[in-house]
Amino acid sequence: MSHDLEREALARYLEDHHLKHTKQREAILEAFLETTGHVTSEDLYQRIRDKHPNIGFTTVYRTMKLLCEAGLANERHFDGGVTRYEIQHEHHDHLVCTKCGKIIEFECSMIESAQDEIAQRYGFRLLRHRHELYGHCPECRAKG
Amino acid sequence: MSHDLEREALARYLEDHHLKHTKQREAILEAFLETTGHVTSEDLYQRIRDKHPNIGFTTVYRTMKLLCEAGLANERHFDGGVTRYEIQHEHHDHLVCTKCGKIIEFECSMIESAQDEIAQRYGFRLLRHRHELYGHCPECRAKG
DNA sequence: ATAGATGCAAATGTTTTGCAGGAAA
DNA sequence: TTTCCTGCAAAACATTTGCATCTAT
Repeated sequence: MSHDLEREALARYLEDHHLKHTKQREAILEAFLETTGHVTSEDLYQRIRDKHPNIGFTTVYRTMKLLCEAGLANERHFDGGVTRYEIQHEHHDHLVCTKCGKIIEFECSMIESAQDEIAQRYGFRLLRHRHELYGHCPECRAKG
Repeated sequence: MSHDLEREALARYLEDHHLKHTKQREAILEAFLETTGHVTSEDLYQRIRDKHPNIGFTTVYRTMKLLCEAGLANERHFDGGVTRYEIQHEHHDHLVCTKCGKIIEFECSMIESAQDEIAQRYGFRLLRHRHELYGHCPECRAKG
């Protein structure tokens, strides 16, 4: 329960854009906020299905896009061709274990400033970036 | 013509792995080496189609994977859900214009060492990474 | 002779779209 | 009472697979 801030943010976004506040959107936001890490739309659809068997996967896909636009979620595309969503929080990048799939978030201001420097060197206006490190986590290394 | 080194590398790879040296593989390698930048399998298939109308797209897909394994090509997944291939050369990352699609390659040893440091901090053995900067290139900025 | 490659068609998996009916403003 | 949303089914899209046939070894 609670998540009042996020519900308000959604309500505000919907109102500002003359969109409608529906039970489905509310339920999907609620389910999404209960996740941790990086869920796929399919994951989320399965979870929602229990409480709300009549919400279709199309609505989940559409709503996740909406939550991104509203600034509540972030879309991520790691290796594997599936879109994943995470709850929006401060900027960070990812370290992904290619054996067990574990995802660790990190941030590094030195890399950030190096990126700005590179963009400037080529005259680009930097909008966003994607920085993912792939390897084996300590646990998987231990197992051989 | 020429590309003798690459043709030899392919021949060596095929022999070492008890695979067969076919006209199709030769033709696809040739067409691929004539590209610059970052081609999709579909692009390549269209190009090949002119000279060799009977090579199927399945073979192009399969052969590009083979060329990657042989170390002649590199697979890249930028935004947009399409796999692209580039001729393998020294390590680098990419700066992508989200307006015109232009792709610029860059390298930065400072970022590389920062990545190693981060992997070490989390006990990861780093295998590879993906680092892409998205923004607007000078030309597109000028156009408004 | 035989292991491997090809090309077509069909299957796959994820995401999007068309549309008729339904709910919020 | 109009505009927007939903859910289903079907389409789209890039890629992969099954399989009968063909080809390099």
